[in-house]
Amino acid sequence: MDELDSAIIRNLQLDARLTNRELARRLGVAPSTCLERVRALRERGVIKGYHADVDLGALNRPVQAFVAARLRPTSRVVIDNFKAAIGVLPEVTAMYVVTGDDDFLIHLAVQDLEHLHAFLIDRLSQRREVISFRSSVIYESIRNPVLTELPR
Amino acid sequence: MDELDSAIIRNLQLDARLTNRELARRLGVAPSTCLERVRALRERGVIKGYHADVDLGALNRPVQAFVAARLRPTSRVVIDNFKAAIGVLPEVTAMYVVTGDDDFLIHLAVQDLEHLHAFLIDRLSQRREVISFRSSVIYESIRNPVLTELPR
DNA sequence: AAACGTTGCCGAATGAAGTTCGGAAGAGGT
DNA sequence: ACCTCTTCCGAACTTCATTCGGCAACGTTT
Repeated sequence: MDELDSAIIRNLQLDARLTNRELARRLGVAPSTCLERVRALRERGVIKGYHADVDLGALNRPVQAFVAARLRPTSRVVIDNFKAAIGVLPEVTAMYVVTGDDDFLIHLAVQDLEHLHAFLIDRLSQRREVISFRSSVIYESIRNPVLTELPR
Repeated sequence: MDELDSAIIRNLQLDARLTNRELARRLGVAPSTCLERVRALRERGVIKGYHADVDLGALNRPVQAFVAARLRPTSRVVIDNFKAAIGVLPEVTAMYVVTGDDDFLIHLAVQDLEHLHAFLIDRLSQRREVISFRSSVIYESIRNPVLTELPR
């Protein structure tokens, strides 16, 4: 993980479809060198994959929300079952197991508020291990590229 | 937005570096057709970009957390200033303006718990508009590909 | 200090992929 | 039945990915 690797990651985070030649040109190295570096980053798992960023609004899913849920009991089997059951639902785009007041944070993308409500009462309330939940509709999302190295 | 477009999006969400030829082969269309479809999806903004998925642990940022913050007053200028100030910090990977008890949800990736604490007291507490915040360390993240069409 | 092995980088060659474009085929409208 | 607009295709052309042998720099050993 030297400066060259960091630069590769920075560039591919912003545009994963950069051609290897263009990437090499920007970094001032030969394409073959660049290719080898990228391959090594993938094999080491530093780069986990490449994903298209899709506009959820264009896919008729303009309403996004976070739902924080509390489970009881907080046992492994309950956590794993909940994870498996909720994680496969198409409305769910991401899940996080967290510390704090809540046990789960669920990111949703749905057609409208009605479908959000339906999800909450049909999918969450229905499960007996869910003892409470709070939902927050997302007004705006801001994503920040990871610059690899943190100062200090 | 027909079935072909949906299939393109599904595939590029899972692997944005699929070759156009391979993508065309999977969909059973000519490469030129596929290329035109992908270009149209980009121009229409359905595909917003392509991003490498980086392992934050490999970048020495193994600790992730969500921080929910409340601001006062909830005026446009306060919101915008906070957004601009916090959004540029390298620890921040994403921000969400939300409804509910909290006004902001901030996703962080830092070296360790000590740096998380430092961020909270140096960056958040310090700001007078932040009247309270709660932090949740992330144990596990699960991402779900967006399947485009929701049932029903 | 010299010899050795290791590692990373380069550049050329080959094969594969991206890209363009003219024409054909189908759908919808008149 | 004709026209038009759109979509798709396949061939030609350009650009790119990928491999591989060699070279240079570095660290290690003797």
